[in-house]
Amino acid sequence: MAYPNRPGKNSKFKGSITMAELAKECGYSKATVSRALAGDPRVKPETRELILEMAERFNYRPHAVASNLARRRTKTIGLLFPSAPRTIADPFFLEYLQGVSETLFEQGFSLLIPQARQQGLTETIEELVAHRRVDGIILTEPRLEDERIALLKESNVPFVFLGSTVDPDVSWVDGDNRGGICQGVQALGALGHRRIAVILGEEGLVSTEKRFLGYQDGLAALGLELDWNLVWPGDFTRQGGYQAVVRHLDQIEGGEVTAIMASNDLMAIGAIQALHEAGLGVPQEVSVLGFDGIEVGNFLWPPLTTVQQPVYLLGREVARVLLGLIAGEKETVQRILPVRIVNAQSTVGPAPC
Amino acid sequence: MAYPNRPGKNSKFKGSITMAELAKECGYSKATVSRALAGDPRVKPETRELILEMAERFNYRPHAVASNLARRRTKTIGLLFPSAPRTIADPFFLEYLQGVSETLFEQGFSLLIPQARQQGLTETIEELVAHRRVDGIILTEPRLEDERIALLKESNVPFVFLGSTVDPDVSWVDGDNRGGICQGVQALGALGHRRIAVILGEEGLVSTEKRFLGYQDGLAALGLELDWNLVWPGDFTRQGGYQAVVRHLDQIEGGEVTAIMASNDLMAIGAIQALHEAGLGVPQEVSVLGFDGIEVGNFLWPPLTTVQQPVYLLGREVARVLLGLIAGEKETVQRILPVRIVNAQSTVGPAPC
DNA sequence: CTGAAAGCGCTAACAA
DNA sequence: TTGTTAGCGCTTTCAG
Repeated sequence: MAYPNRPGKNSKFKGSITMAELAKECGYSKATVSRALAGDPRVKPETRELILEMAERFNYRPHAVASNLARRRTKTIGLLFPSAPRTIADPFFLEYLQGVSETLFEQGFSLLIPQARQQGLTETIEELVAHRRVDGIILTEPRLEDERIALLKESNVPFVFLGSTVDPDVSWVDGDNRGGICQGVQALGALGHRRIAVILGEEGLVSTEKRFLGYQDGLAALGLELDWNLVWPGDFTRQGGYQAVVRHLDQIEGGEVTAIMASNDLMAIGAIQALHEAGLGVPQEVSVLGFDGIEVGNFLWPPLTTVQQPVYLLGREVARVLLGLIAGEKETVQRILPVRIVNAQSTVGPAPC
Repeated sequence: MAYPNRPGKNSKFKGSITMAELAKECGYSKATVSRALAGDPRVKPETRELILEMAERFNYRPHAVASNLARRRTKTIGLLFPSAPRTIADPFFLEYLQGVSETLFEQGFSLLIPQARQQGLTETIEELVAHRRVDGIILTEPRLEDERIALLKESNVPFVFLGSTVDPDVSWVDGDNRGGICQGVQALGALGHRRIAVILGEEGLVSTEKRFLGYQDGLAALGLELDWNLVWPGDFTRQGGYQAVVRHLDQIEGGEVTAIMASNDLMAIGAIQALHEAGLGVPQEVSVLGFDGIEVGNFLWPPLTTVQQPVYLLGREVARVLLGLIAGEKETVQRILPVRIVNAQSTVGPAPC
C-alpha cells in the first residue's frame, strides 16, 4: 500500500491519503465521501459523521488542484498594479495589498501578481484570461478612456476596479476623492489660506480628474476663483511632487502660494522635500496637505497632514466585491468609502507677510 | 460543436479550444500535440510547424490547471511574511515582494500569501503543505530556534529563507548583516563618535543576533569596549525605535550618546521621531544610522543615512534559488549579498560639548 | 441516501 | 516519429 493504512503510521505529509483511499477505508464510494466533505445535505448524518471522523483520523486533505480542475475554477485572482510611473513599491499599494490578500486568503484564493513592466495594459489581461489562470481580476487606476474595460467585458471574467470608472456598469470601490480633496481645501481655507496651489495626479486617470474637481469644489466653497497658475501638473510619484515645487519655487517664495494641496501623499512628501531643500519650513512658511493617509506620512516630522482613505479597507472591500461577482452576483457594485483629515501638523495658518 | 471550428468565428475568449480538439483539427493525437507544444525533440519538424501554426490559428491556450494536475504540481509558491510585531506593511517587504513576485511571474508561478495573523507559525505551513497548495515556500526571519525548519524538512517541500539560518543545510539568501552593521559603526567612528548606542532587533531572530555581533565588531575595530548601557532593546518596528529613544533620553541629553546605530531603518525612523519630539536635532545633536536602505528613508529630511541592502535583489535571488530547488537542484544554497552605506546625511560628527 | 461512471484537460509510460 | 492508453484526484450527473 502506498498510503498509510494506519493513522500515524507515516509522516503526516508523505503521500497523504486520497479521496478514493479514504472512501475505501470508510466502506463508501468516492461520491458519498465527496458529498459528505462538501456538506451536501443528501448524506445520512451518521454516514457523514463516520466519514468526517475517518477523514480526520487518516488526516485526509483535499487536493486543491484536482478539485479545481473538476470544478472548472482556479481559485486564484489576478491582481494588477499600476503601470509606470507608479510602482507596486508605492506604499499605498502595500497597505491595499494587505487588505486584498487577507480577504482572498480567508476564502482560499491565491494571488497572481503579473508584472506589467514591459507588456502593455491589455496583453497582461489577455494572457491571464486566455490561459484561464484566474477566476477574477482586480485592477487599479481606471483611466478616463480605458481600453481594458472592453477587453474584460468581452472576456467574461469577473473584475473589479480599485477606483471609480467612467463606465457606469463596471464594479468598483473607491475612496471619496472629490469630497476628500474638497474637505482638504476647505480646511486650508479655514486656517486662513487663500493662495492654495494644487499638484495634480497623473494625466488621464479618473482619480486625477476627481481630485481636481474636488479642489475646484473647495475653492468655490471658499469663494475663491480657480487660478491656473496655481494648478501644477504631477503624476502621483514623489519625484513628481518634488518637481512640481521646484518648478514653481518663485511663486512660493514670492508669497503667491501659502499652501499646497497635493493629490496624494507621495507627491506631498516630494513637495516637502523640495521645500526643505529650498530652505522653506513646513508648515511655518508653507502648509502642505496630502491625500491617501499612508503610514509613511507619519514618518515625517512633523507628520503629514492628509486626507485619509481607508486604504486597508479599500483592499478588503474590493476583494469582497470580486468574490461576490465570482459567486454569481450579477449587479454591479459601486461603493465610495468615506475619508477624513488626520494629523493636522503639516498645516498651519499662512505666515503673516 | 462547442468550439470555434473556424478561426475567429467566436470571441477570442469564449470556450477556447482544447488540446483534444486541436489534435483532431491537426489530424494528430493529443500526445503528439502535447509534445509539439512542449518542444519535445521527438516530433518531426514539419509536424511541429503544422501544429504550432494550427494552435496559433485556433488560438489554442493550454489549460494551466489541467496541466498542473497531470504533472503533479501547482505552479504556486507560498510566501510567508513575518508575524507580529512586524507586518506585511513594513516597507522593506514591499520592495522585497516586488523582487520575488517579478521573478516568479516570469516563470509562470502564482503567489499564495497566507495571513499568519492568528495562526501560529507552523499551522500555516502545515496547511499549505498538506493541501499541496504550493510547490515551494519562501520564508522570512529565521529564528535562532526555528520550529518551522523541522516541519518543512519533514514535509519534503522545497523552501528557502530570506535571512540566514542557524541550521547549516537550509537554503537562504541574506544581506551582509554583520559586516554591514560593522561598517556602519566604523563610519560613525570615523566621524568622531565614541559613544554609539545600538537599538537591537526583535529577540530570538538570527538577524538580530548577527547585527548585534556586527555592532560589537565595529566597536572592536574602533578600539571601544562594549557598554551594556548603550545596548537598547528593540523589535524592528518604528514604535520600537521610538520607545528605545524615549526610554534613554536622559543618556542622550546627558551627552552619554552622540550617535545611534539602529538595527533597521524603521527603528531609525522611530528614533528620529522621538528625538525630534524631544527637541533634539538630527544630525546636529545626534547622528542616526539605519539598516536596510528602504525607499522611505529618502522621504525624511535629511534623508536617512543607512546601510543599504539590495532589497529588491534579495527578493529576486530568493525566488531564483527556490525555483532552482523546485527544478530539482539538490545542494543547499546560502548566499550573502553585499551592502553599502548610502545618504550620509543623517550622520555628522559629534557636537562639540 | 448511495454508487457507478463519465469526465475536467493534459501528461506520460509503453507500444508500435 | 507517432499513437494508445491510463491515469492525476475530485465532482457530478444519472440511476437505483
